[in-house]
Amino acid sequence: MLDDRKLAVLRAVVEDYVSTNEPVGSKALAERHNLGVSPATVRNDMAVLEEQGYITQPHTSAGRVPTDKGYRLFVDRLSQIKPLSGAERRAIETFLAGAVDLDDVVTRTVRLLAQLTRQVAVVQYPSLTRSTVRHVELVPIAERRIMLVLITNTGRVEQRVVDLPEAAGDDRIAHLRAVLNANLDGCGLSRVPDTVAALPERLAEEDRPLAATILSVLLETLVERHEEKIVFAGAANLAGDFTVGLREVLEALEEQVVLMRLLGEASDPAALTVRIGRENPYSGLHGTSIVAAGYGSGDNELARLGVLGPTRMDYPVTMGAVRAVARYVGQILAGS
Amino acid sequence: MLDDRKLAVLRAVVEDYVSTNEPVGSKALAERHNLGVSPATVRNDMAVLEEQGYITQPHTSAGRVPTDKGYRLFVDRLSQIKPLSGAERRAIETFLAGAVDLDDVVTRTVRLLAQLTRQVAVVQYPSLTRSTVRHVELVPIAERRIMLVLITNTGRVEQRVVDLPEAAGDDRIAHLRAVLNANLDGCGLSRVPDTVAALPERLAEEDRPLAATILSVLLETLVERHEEKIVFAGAANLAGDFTVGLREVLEALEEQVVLMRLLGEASDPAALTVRIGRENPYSGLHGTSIVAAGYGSGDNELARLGVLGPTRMDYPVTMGAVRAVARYVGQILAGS
DNA sequence: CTTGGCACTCGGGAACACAGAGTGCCAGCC
DNA sequence: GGCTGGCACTCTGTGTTCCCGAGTGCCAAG
Repeated sequence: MLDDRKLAVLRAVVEDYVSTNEPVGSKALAERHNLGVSPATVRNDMAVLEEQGYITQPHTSAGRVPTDKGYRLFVDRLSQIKPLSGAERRAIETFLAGAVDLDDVVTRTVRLLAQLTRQVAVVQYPSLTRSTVRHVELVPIAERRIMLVLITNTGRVEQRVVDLPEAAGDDRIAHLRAVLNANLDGCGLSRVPDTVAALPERLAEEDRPLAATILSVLLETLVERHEEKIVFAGAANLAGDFTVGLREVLEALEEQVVLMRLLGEASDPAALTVRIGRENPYSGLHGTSIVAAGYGSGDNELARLGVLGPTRMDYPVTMGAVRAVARYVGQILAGS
Repeated sequence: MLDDRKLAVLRAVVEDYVSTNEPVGSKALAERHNLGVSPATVRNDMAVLEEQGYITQPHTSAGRVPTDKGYRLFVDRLSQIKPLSGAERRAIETFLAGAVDLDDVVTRTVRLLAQLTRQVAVVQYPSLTRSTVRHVELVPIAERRIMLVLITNTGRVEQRVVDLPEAAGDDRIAHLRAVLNANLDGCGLSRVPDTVAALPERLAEEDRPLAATILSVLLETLVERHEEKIVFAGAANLAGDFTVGLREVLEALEEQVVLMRLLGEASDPAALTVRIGRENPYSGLHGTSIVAAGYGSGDNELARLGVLGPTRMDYPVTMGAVRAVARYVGQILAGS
């Protein structure tokens, strides 16, 4: 259907259009990429490519522009992910290594990615779902009020104030804390509800109302944060492209739910997900593409990150940056 | 210099320009605001106002537009802060009351403010500087590694992983924790360094190296977070106004330092700060105005919040919204 | 001091022409 | 059969001109 030269033409169209942001014509194309054929031949190929839906012309007698389908073919078969330069790698490494806590890791990552790709970066906080309990802390702060702090193995910390049904001395709190930790330490968060349900039995009769209150707050914490937090940076990079539709894009970026669906779920944790133009679930983002990857410490994927930019982005470079950053973040998280 | 009628004309110019976004002419102005004089008279007044620098015309034979100086006079002397409607108040109250922790309070606040004013909202996290230590927690997570958690009376939680110089059993950690809390509980954060300096003396000789490591991390935490975190929301609201210069504005919003200076420092904690156009410290924001206020629980100001919008914003309404939100957030923080 | 009248200015939109880039197609050539 | 040069055609974008209308500044009269 499409012989090698036609594919080469498509590749050339994509590359030229990405770098110039102007419809590319047969003549310029034949010159710049030494295809070894004349503009007329290129025109014939382009006609075929257009007929098949890979490229299109904004109006008669303008050059051609890739369609979503064209970019898709380019990404799938015509391009190779471009690795970062050594200097860039070292920069990433040192920049991320300076992070002091989880918040800081995420903030630095999202800024780094935005700067590196000159696009909008999106990073999801490491998921609670797959992490395990490292420690539960109960801190008395008033006679009938304590603070519940939950620390996970990914460095995430969740805290809630709990109003107690009765006054509780430090010793009772300490006892509860010990029981909680003995049973929950190392427990996967998804298994916490089951484990918690069995707990009251192991407590003295008089401690149960107290425990029930605390445990219900603990469960709440897990449920509420099940939908994960997502941050973005680099919105300023949108200003260049997108003279229209910018509002929609910015709105989408502030909708956690939309961002969530955007980053998607990994089929293969090591693979990059690329969503091009109308492949996106959200209509306001039909002019944008998303390159996303999962990241995690070790094998299990904790969360996802990616960048969002105009459909006419430099996919090889962007994909290289996303992949590299995802790897480094994973390393950092595993090491801390 | 400026009699009452001229001031009335200025007010009318500001109000009309804000609502229509088009230069306002003498005729339309004389009609819509029943000033009781003819367009010709208004023209004379306008000429004077222009000479004094309160208004200007984009080009000869267009209507007049307020200058920064004009808006300044309007805000200072010609307008009254417009209180929110009862419905709006109730909406704020219920929306903020649903917050579960400090992060949530701040997130909700910034979104609320953005939605309410249809502009960009900016909220600073409650300052560590003025808060006090509620609790310090040391959580063993490995043989030679603990997690240090600092909880303040404003609900803020900071945590750091500490690598220990030597293995330390649970009992030693517990002892240290007890000493720390005994000495730091209720201590203002600004006084922590002094208090900490005196601590080693109260410890047994063999515990000092261990303590020194932990204490230095504790101090680091305070220093690093001295520059406070700031979040914003509602960037999409910029898309309507600002066809040019949008990039600069978005860039400024992602610079914590710029935002910091933008919110400014309170002279009078209860007062609203208004920065108009070129009064702003950052050149990219010369086309914008900022309305900011301090908020806090009780009397002491913990941090600041505000909104940023085009110079031609509705100041009375915006100021009302900012003031109201600041008050409610203060209440929420005091109550939790 | 206010007012109506009047000449003047200037921006923005409509109409128009034109150059240039790019295409599609066709006939000839390898 | 596929490639190529040539050629007529079709657009867009740009520059030009023209004109309308809103709005002004100034002046003389009330």
